[in-house]
Amino acid sequence: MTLRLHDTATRDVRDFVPLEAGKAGIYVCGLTVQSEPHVGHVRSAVNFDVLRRWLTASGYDVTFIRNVTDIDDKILAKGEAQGRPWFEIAYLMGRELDKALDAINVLPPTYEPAATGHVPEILELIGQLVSRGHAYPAEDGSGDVYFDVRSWPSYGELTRQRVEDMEPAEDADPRGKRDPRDFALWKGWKKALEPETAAWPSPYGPGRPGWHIECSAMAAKYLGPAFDIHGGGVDLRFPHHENELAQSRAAGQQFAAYWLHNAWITTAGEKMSKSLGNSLLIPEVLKRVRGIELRYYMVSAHYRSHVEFSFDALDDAAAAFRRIESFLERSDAAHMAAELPAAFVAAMDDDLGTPAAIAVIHEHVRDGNRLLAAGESADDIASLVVAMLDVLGLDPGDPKWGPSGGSDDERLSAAVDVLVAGMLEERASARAEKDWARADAIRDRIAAAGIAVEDTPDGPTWSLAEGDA
RNA sequence: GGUGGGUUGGCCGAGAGGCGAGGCAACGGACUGCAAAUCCGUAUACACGGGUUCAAAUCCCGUACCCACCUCCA
Repeated sequence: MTLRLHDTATRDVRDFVPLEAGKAGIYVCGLTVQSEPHVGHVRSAVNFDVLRRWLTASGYDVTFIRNVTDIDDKILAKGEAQGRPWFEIAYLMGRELDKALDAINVLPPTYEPAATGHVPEILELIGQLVSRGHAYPAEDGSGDVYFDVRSWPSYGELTRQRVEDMEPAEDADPRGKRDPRDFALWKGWKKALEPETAAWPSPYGPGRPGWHIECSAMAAKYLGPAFDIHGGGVDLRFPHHENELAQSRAAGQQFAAYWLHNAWITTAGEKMSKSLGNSLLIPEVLKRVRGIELRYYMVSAHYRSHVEFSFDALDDAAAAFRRIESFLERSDAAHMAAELPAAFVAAMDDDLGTPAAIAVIHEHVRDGNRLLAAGESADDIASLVVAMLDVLGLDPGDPKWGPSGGSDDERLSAAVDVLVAGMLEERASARAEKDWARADAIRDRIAAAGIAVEDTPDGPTWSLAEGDA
């Protein structure tokens, strides 16, 4: 069986055939670094991280590009409002994003190009479009350059819309456009409103890149005029991806062969982009569950399914993940490169069917627990479980999740271990004397400290209790 | 107005013509001094109305409700 992916352009699931055998080039639209990342922002990153890991696990040599939009109206406005340079905002928010993605084990992209670092490439692409008659400098001398939508007959092909049916944006600035639907490739510097640092010289006067053109230019630079997969959130289908496609094709490039779009995470049916307070910012959510549990929550839904975020559902997901984890703790994964179970491979090959893939993991966990209950070794099954989790970026044994050596966490844990071990010895002697009251009193004291005790054939063990640990 | 998607059990969440994905929660049993963990078992579903079919959660038609996008939101 081969990998099949849902392509927005053809609206069906079809076999993935790479342009070059054994290789896969992916371009994913990253974030505009204008605010702190929340749960919604990182879903896209997790989804495409899973795609990348699966392609890699399937033997592809993957080049994965995720851009950073580090200049736009909002970043400039924020800088203005805070009295700080816009690039300081972009840099700081970029670092916050890196931290958030690292906390949920999203691998760094092969390259992570930023818009401001590619002004020459962008201007070259704009120049091509102008000379081919698909773009024009604004006729009002504003310094803007627009893509001429009417000059490109297949405009709208990605989202199957006809230009005539599109509502002209109410907030669109009509100055100097031939058609209200024409979009900006280059934005002329507004001297009175924008800092000089936000303007680059160009044949059309000083200005800065428009949003859509940066992706076209950077995709071509790092992946070439034709590449395999272009990804992003559903909201980007139009206008962003439609515009990218039009620009790149109008410039004579083949562009992406497959278009993948992930669905939203919403709360109370609303998009998260609105101001919903801070509770959904990644650092806040990570006070409630661990990064690996948040990742499990995201991976347990299919990437094209809309997810209604709730803390209850998040807690459930965390509980489900702990079941897998506790099985692994009670067995010994050999950590050899075990061959993945066929059902897992089939699930992943079917348009990244992570829910079915996770069901396969749970079935293995149950089988493994059954063996353990019968006093047999479940190590082989544990190895398979680890191998499957690893593909999803969910291996608890991955050093990336663990506390770094010599950290406070580790020392604290060692200290607690000494104290709890002493108490458990006392309890053991109480139990030996069948003094249940004293035994339970000791266990209650330990529990009151937020520590759960579990009796096993090899003696009692302790771990931090769920919830308020 | 145009385009795309959705409605599955107490909850989350798969599936896409015939065997109840999986998890969380619940209940019963095993194990345990009692628990916890684990195992075994149980119940509760496919928005509504028609139609096609031997057979529909799945296909078709209609209805209701919900969501997204329509020019700088993942």
